[in-house]
Amino acid sequence: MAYRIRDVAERAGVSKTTVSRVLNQSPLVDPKTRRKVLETARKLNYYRNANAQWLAQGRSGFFGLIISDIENPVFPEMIKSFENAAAQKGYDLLLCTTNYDRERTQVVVRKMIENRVRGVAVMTSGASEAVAGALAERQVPVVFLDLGLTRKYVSDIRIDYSIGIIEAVDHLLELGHKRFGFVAGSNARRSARKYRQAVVEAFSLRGVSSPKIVECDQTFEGGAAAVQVLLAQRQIPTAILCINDLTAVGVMSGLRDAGVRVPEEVSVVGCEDIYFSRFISPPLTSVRLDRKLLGNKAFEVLESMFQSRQRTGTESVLETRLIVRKSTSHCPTAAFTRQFHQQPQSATW
Amino acid sequence: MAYRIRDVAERAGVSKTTVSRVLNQSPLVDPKTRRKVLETARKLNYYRNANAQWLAQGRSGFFGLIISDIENPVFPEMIKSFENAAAQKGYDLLLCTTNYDRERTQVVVRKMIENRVRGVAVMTSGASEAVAGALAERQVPVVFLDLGLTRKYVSDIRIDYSIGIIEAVDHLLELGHKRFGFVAGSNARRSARKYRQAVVEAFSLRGVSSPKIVECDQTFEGGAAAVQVLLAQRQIPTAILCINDLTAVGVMSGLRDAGVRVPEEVSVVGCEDIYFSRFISPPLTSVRLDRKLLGNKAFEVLESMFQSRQRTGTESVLETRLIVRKSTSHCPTAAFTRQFHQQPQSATW
DNA sequence: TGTTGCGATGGAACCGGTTCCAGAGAGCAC
DNA sequence: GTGCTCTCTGGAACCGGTTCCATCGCAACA
Repeated sequence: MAYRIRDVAERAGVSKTTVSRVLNQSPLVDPKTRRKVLETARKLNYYRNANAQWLAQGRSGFFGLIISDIENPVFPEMIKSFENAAAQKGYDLLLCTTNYDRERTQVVVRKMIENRVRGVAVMTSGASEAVAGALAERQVPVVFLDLGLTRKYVSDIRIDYSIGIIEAVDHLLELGHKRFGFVAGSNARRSARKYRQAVVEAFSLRGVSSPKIVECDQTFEGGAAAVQVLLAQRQIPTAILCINDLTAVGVMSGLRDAGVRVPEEVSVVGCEDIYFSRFISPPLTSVRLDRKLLGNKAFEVLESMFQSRQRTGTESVLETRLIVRKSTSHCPTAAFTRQFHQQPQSATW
Repeated sequence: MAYRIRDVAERAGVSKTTVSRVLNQSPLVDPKTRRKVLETARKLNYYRNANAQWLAQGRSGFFGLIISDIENPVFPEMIKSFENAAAQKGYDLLLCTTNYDRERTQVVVRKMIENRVRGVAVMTSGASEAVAGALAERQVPVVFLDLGLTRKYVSDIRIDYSIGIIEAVDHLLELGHKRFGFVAGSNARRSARKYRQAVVEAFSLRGVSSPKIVECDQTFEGGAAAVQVLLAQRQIPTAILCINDLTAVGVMSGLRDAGVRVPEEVSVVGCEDIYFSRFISPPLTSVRLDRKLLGNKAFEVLESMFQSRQRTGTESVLETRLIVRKSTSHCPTAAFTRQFHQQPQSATW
């Protein structure tokens, strides 16, 4: 059997109280006593029982993080920075995934409450207000991504895509592009809707006519399929924005299969800037969402809510920036474009 | 304040004991009583306190998973399948990362013990026997990756690279290749050492002379640098095996920069088959390590150790398979090769 | 009628910590 | 020597569950 705090107390010749104080670094202990206790604990190879500790304290040392799918490459970085931020303050990470399943989401929220976490970051964009309600009702501070709502116990981190997108548009305009395409996500997704809106706004802000929009399911295959629609147009775009990097990679693959070179003939811009984007060929220009910052901020927001008396929620904004790599280049000359446009007739797609 | 089991008991007109029985699905309760209790619990919106439950039970509902770096793309899949396997049995995941830090590893192991986890999967290849000792000593079942050791409380999952590698060698031989390169990892890493050994054995098994081996740090940049060494040789290899996919991508990038086409001039084989490998151009042929299976198996091993009376460790083996994609192709004809070999003089690298 | 067996229930101890509050003892001023 | 303050310590209640064991009511049976 493992040693308990009482065992340490007995062998050190002090009370449980004193041992507890030593372990919690209370200043109310004589240095000599402290040394003795620590030595005894070390000698017995004592490990405290987290469950007992947290039961007594009324809450656990966990901060919860709920994500949808850990295989989505945007999450690992976020998890890492969230965990690091928590660890730095002596807290632990309780990670749960929903796998986009409604029922599983319920289970996971329940788990957070049962574990008496100090706060929860819900970083799936599909999270409903019901989740916010369930947690806030139990007085658990929560922070959401783009929920668009703030109240007691509920904070929100808004992602401002517009900056990065405007940078992207300006970048492409500078390169001389005039005809644009946008491979969008489904309007059913809140974040995809927001992104599309930001794209449209950016173009109108610069007085450029809106890009041709094609919707897709935000996967590699979706991107490859979407680009075929764009290629089938009379005037194909010379620059294509994409809802995310994976889609952009699909778009590039579709272009390659159609014999179109990136970036010589068509420029492609992704979004998210996932880790792999820099390694593909050509390295992808992308609207970067700094997940490291996001994870840090999520934790900070939670902790400050937890500390505050009022527990009032806050809204913060996370900006995006364009990362320029090699998938964007000068708009091809007219002659060059014309030459390409003679081909589609015979192409197999 | 949140309701306690006692509140439910009082309102349902029964004792704490009965409520506890109902919540734990004990058969010793009259169906009528059970209904009543469940209804009361629902009405009060009762959530049980996991810390109290686990304190009383002497252990938590967690299974621990220790990995080195969540940003390494081999881990997410593994985490997912481990978590799913655990969830299916009603257990939770306690995920900790070491970030390759020795000290952090200690902290994380301590955390596992303090949380009274039912078992721990240590899926970093850098894990020492000390870790095994610390956990086994506390009677916590542990499963390692390629530790090469098995004892009470300590199981091992051995990865058999040889099958996949032999398949790769056969595949390349069939394609007519005769000169091979191998971009290896550092011998300081256990898994890299094992992999190299398996490669050498595979070649000798097939009676082919050993590949030219170049060591690297297993990164993209490392792969790109390593391939330059191979290209500087008088006879450059027509097929290159790599310690992992990221390195292989670096190798392909290095080849591309040197004007060498993959797979027309040089074939490249990776290892791991990370998610992104299928999306790059050309899609990577790779020795697949099935992480989904690995995560499942790790959990299974832990659970069966936990159930067994003896707690004896077991050794299991996970096989690898070659996944053929587009980065491997027929060995270029002699003429073709010769032509290429006239160039290096003028190349800038 | 008395005894036995069984299903359902509850009282109370227990899990291993934290923390309130009281108190011992030292040091100091008077 | 007394009284006061201050530092350090410990007893005991408490956190919210689980579980051992006793008990009770009732039916079956001798």
